[in-house]
Amino acid sequence: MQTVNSDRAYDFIRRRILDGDYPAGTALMTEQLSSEIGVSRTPVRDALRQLESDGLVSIRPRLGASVKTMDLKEFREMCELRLALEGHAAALAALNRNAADLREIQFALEAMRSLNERILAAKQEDPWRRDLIREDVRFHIAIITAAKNDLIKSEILRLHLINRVVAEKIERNPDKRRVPSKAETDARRRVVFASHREICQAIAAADGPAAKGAMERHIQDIIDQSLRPMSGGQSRQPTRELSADELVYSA
Amino acid sequence: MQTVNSDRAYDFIRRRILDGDYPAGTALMTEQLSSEIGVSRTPVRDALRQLESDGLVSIRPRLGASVKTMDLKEFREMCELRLALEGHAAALAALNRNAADLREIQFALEAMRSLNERILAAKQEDPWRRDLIREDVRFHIAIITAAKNDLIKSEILRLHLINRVVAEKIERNPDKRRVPSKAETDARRRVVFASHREICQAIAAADGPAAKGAMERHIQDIIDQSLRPMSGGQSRQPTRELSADELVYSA
DNA sequence: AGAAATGCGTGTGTATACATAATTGACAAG
DNA sequence: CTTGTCAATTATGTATACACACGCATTTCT
Repeated sequence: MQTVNSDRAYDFIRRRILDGDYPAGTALMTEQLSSEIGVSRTPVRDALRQLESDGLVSIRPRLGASVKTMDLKEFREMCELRLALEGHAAALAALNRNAADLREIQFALEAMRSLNERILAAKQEDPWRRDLIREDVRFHIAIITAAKNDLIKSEILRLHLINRVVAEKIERNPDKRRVPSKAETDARRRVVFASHREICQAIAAADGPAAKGAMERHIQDIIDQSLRPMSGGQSRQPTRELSADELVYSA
Repeated sequence: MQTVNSDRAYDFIRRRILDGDYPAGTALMTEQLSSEIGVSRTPVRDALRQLESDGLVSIRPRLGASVKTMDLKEFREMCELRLALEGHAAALAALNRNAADLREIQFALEAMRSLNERILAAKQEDPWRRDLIREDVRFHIAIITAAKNDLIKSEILRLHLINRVVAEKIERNPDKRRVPSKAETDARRRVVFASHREICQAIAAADGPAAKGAMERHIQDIIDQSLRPMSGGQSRQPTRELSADELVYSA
């Protein structure tokens, strides 16, 4: 980000992407954007390159920029990376947290619990979805903040944003996801909350390995959930040894 | 990277940085670079932004670009990140490796062993330093390749490059590092090799946790070594709880 | 004489004009 | 009806010109 104009362009496009106004795959043309934002193409180009390094945009030479999309392989790899980072962050949080950090984590946990009860009493989950996501994010942010490593924190947040943009539109089979029933979402939230509580307790006990293990299971669970409706549903399938014949195709 | 001109600028500057021609902190002025490379300022700017996202260059608005430098805090955080990533990569390698991957890893280990013996017989380590680094890198690359996750692989390689550029010039106290004796470097290489062998064995046994643990200890050891001559030598000191008074300063 | 203010030079940020590569459409041939 | 080629359009990449901010040195005022 440079002076005010590159910033304006960057903020504008980024906001549009994160708000879903530009869904994954949308072509981002510099001319159109520059006239829409009210600056010239140069700062727009700068902004797009910045967004590319954020992982939200992909730029191919002579083909222009577009909102990032991923195939299943890329998505899995990103999830795996997130698993590694958040797991490690949880371990660090258990070691490096101070009292204030712990309070913040416990507060986020409690907020989720009470929200959970309110949703249980409601007829459907959907109206609360936004709050649910916000509280979940709050919990995760509290932990990676307690880890006291700004670099890891920013990397994780970056992955979260990419995930948010890209997750909707992973190349999937004949889109056969169905809307889950209230009972299913209730059960799902219970599982998530139990994971959060387990993580929180491990961090409170300053037990690094336990925190890491709990967080890794939690993230893996999230990954499984978001990958289930897609092609090749099962994840984390231990890759078996490739035979010589199969190796031919692996080039 | 865009078409040929941005590429030319990117490759040129990147090479100069990695070769040490532009040490950490060097100011990178667009005009000078553009005339030197033979393109205009625009692709140079693009290249610099790309390098910034690689973490090799930092750009401050109106102040221009310079080769990335780090203070001790930033460096520690990067090392911690590398620890998390390489540890996880080792675990993945233990699970996902195929026979060819394992051969490559064992080959790299063997190459290091024989190189080690040659150096033991030599009078000083220094002439072999470049080979030593190359073999070490080969070993690490073999592992992160076997992990079968291109995203994690590229992240780790990125960190390695940043480390290479930045490590020379971390803000250190009255530069009191001394040249280690031959006996010391011999002992050091023995330790490194033992770590590598342990990692290799764990991966051969398809033991993920063992591979991760061994790799984490190995990286931690490397970090300790590179941080020892610097200010606040000890790393990984479990942060104790901050008192209320101390918290005032933590803002 | 010391400190503050001001003018100048350098370099970045921005806009725009030009060249070139890619896409789209039509048209012709099989 | 399909396919392949060609041209026109469109958007990108690059170069360059202009404007402004920052640093520095000289000047000026107290």
